[in-house]
Amino acid sequence: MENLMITCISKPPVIIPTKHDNLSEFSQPPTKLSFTYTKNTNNPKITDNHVKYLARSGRLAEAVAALDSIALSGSQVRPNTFISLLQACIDFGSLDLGRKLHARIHLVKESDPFVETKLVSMYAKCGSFADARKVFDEMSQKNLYTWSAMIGAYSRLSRWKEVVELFFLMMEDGVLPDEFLFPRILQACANCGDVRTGRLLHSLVIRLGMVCYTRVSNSVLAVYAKCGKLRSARRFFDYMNERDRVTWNSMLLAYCQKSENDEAYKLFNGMWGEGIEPCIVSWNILINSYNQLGRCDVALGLMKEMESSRVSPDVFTWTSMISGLAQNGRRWQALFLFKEMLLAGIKPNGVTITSAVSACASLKVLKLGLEIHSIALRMGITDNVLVGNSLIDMYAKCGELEAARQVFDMIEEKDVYTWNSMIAGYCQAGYCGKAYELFIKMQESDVKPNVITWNTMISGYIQNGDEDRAMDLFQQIEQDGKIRRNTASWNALIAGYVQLGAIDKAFGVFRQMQSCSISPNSVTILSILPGCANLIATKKTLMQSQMRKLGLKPNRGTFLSIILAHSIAKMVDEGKQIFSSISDNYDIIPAIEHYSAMIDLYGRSGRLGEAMEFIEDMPIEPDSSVWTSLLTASRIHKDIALAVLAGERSLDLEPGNIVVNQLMYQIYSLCGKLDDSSKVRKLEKESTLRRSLGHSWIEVRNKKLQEVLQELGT
DNA sequence: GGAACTACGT
Repeated sequence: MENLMITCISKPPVIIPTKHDNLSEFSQPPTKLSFTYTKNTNNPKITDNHVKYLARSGRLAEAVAALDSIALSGSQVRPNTFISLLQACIDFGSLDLGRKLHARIHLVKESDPFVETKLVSMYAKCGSFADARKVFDEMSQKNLYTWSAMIGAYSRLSRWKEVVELFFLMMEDGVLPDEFLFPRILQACANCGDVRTGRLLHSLVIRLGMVCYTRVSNSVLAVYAKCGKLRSARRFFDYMNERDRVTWNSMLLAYCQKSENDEAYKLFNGMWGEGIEPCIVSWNILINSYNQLGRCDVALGLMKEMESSRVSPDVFTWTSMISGLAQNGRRWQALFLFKEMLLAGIKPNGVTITSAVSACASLKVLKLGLEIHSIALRMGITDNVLVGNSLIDMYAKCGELEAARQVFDMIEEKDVYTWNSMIAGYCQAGYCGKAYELFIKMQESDVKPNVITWNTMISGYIQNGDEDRAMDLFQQIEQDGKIRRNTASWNALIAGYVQLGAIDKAFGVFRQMQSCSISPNSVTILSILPGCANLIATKKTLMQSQMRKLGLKPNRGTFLSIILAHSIAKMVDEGKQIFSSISDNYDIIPAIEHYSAMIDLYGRSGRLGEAMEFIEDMPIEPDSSVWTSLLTASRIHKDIALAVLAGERSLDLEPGNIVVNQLMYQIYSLCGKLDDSSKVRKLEKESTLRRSLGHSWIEVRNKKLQEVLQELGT
């Protein structure tokens, strides 16, 4: 028996990029306004106008000083002056001076609702939301503008539910929205899926005669469109007597939301006839919709078509395409597109970075992940929690828990994703204790665990062999009545037991679940399938009868699981048959995962020759998962393993991929090729240490990128 | 006013 001891490469800890890396290559950050205080002795008579002049010029400190001398001279400061000063604080983003002004406004006996409203805006726009709310709550008299300022602040933070709540409070207060506030509230309804309030607003809009404002009508339409109320949307669309391109775009979205792409496309083509030319947003809605249906090639075609009609793809187009490809298993293509986007001179934003980083996370390519992190920092895309969350996930999935933790600690306003990503990271690495520690901390924080947090902990414990704790948590979920177990909670237990080889227990949970009248979903079936690998007949019955009964359509994941089940059962020929039936019968194009599962299938049965032939015939470029499967299978066949490694493709493919590197290292060590194994080790070290763009993965392939990045960075 | 998005389970 061969000694298959797993040897890990000892590598230096990853140092995550910082904002200050390579800063000298770029232009300096914008200089902060410097406040110089000069006593104005020459002009003892300072007027309100003088204060306003100073405020408009950004000389805020001087303006406040001037204000004080007016007060000292015994004159009244006009409310307008305060308003101008507060506006200046907003324009120059100076919270400090805003606070100083607040203190002075307090001294004035009669409060002025206009000044107080401006104060609310100032705090909200300068980033002190708590103060804004405090001033707002303490105001005795609120007018439409006050409510608008507060609602505006909540919408900027995407706190839609609170916007809706404020709307109801406002109505109680006897204030009605105007044509500017209606769209904001309607937008909030659309974004939190509150159709009920949407309909209420709809009737209010009609009663108040606001339908004549296209802006307002468009927002009503958008509520129906976004919430998937196609019929209501169409009815309202037909009722509107003035339609602009925003109207048409919302209608386009309404169809796309219900996956009625053909209808959407018809509408799109019909726009010209109505004298409306589709704009970039129209294309983006369509492109995104095809991406969400997994028809990325149609989306790519539309993007080409767009370019040939002299409309340049914008950041939305690129982002939609990148995330579409990534979510449909074409992650490398997504990353190449990300590079192309940079080369096209389009600056990514937080959403783009999030999508790209998450593709790196799934591929476990630390090197690229680091690089994109560094690009984001250079471009100043750091304020987005989403970016941070995806980075935590990426570092954790690449096994760099320390780096993940560093990002975690740096995020000031952690949301539920932040906590869940870090907890999942610890769980997946087997550090359930650390995960539990965070789980407790999270309960003490402002962000409370949700059902996903609980599910993560449950699957963490059970996957690491601690059935009892997993069960305890499973029982505890519904204890305080706030969180309900969902199908995934049951799936976590089932998948865990299957992985522990406790098939009976898995089936026990499966049956218990049904007796609690929880319907299994495709993931449930998917999780239980590998457990049935040795009982292929059972598996088939399960798959066919259960899925049909539940009205579930087999998808990519189902087939992946079936192939893997055959692989475990070493049923190569039947697995081959199933693989070729995927595209014939179900209109599903096999993704890279299916190909690597096939390699697994051949590999486990020792049919490595066929595996290699299969790779040769692949219509898509094999990626690290394919090589990993092949290398894993060939560890017991030294000669084949070495042959694979000698092939130029595998070595050069993804220099940053840890899994491939570790396997290479293992194989070389096992074969006694110590020179080669140390070479791999050295490469790995270098790849983690080199993270400046000068040696980057992207850059090596295109020198031009450096220049583009410089332009975008400024 | 209209468009892109991260965490559990494969």
